[in-house]
Amino acid sequence: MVSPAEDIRVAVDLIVLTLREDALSVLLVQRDDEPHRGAWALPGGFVELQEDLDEAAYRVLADEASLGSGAVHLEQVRTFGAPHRDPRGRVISVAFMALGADLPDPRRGDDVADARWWAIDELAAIDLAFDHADVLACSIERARAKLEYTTLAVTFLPQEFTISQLRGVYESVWGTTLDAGNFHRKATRTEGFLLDLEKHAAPTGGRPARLYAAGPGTSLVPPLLRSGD
Amino acid sequence: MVSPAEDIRVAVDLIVLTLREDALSVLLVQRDDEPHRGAWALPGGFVELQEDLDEAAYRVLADEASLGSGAVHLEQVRTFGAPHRDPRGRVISVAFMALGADLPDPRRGDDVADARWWAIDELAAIDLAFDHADVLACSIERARAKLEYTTLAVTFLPQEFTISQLRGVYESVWGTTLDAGNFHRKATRTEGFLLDLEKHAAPTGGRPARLYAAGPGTSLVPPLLRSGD
DNA sequence: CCCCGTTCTGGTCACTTCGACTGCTACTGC
DNA sequence: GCAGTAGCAGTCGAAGTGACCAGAACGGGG
Repeated sequence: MVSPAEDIRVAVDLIVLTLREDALSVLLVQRDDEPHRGAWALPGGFVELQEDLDEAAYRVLADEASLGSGAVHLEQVRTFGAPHRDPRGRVISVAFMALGADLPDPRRGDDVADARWWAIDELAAIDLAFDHADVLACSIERARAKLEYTTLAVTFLPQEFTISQLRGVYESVWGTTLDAGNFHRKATRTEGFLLDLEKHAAPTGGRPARLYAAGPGTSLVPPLLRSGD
Repeated sequence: MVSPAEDIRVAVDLIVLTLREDALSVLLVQRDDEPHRGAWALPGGFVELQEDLDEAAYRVLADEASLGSGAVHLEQVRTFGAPHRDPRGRVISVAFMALGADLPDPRRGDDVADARWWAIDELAAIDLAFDHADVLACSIERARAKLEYTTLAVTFLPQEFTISQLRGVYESVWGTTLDAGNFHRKATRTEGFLLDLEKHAAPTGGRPARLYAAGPGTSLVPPLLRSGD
């Protein structure tokens, strides 16, 4: 038995999401210590005394995923604090979602046996450590919902992208297919969503697609609802 | 100078919202201790070691607002953890929003000089303690946004209510006016929003309004956007 | 070089929803 | 009985959406 700590400790857990071969994927680390040794878990770490929550999240992102702050969109999701969620003692964890485009394969960190990307669909088969399955589910639902009424989808793409790629983000994250023409109309006619770069991508077997960058807007009104487009 | 605590402490802060005479109002307590002695603040308290975050919020709600858990809708908003937000040391605070109908005047708690309801509009004039102005603004924006795409508005009303009362919730929280006929159409035709009780309220100088209860649905699709109805 | 498959882009059409507005209904008070 | 008020139903044009179609602009194979 591990004796419980005397005080509450505060941690951040990171849900790093990216698209890998059109599959929504999350970065997991394999634990090298008890508890849950060998199990896969979300990268995380304790908050230091003079550090803001966001800073702690960026630090963990750099330590365990070798990702700089420029590449990702970071956003607080929720705080999880059930008394026995961590058998070592009382740990309250602030979950942060990090979204990025083409994130690299992780370098192996210190306290972890392994680290790699998992497609969301693969995770039904495995048990995550602690309450991380709940944390992950909560974050994915948040990401899916925010695609509806914000321009968050562009954070999954490089600076220059085509409308097909943008549609691909929606299709991959939502697990649906969307009508190309209707999506094109919606994306181009929504003010502030896209910035026309007035050039074209290299053709990929069809008519070359126009290139866009993320526009200044952050909200989509009216929203782009999941129940069909 | 207060010497900083050695560890991070975790608190919950409550944003208790209700409608009082058609004005969105928040419960504030006047601090009786340093720091910020005499300033108005959100009710809050430290999380105990064997207590879930929700439980801590309900406990504070009972202690500082004499409100039982049945009367309110409780929901986590965000966690605030800037290093120097509390001059006593490192305090990370999980903000909870509590919404209820016709909440009673607060009984005076232990550590507070006074406690009372403030209409949101009155607060421009006063300075809240700590970062509570930010916390409050964040919560109010959350509440306003959630009225758009959820059935949250009914939590501001008693079990039986009329459509006019429901419209009043939207108007008070958003600070707008809505067309009565269009709102009626939207509310009655949105599946799961309302449950027709097939009786009528006592007339108030006009045709008696039909009474409704909250329906089983929680989400409003399509949403009821603030930019007019 | 021409046809074909592919992708991008723009368009049509029916349907739904929404805002503005009108009018009827059912009550109170004078 | 009549004005006033509030609830409720309906109409009409504007806007947005889903389903579908057609042309534009490419690569590749015969």
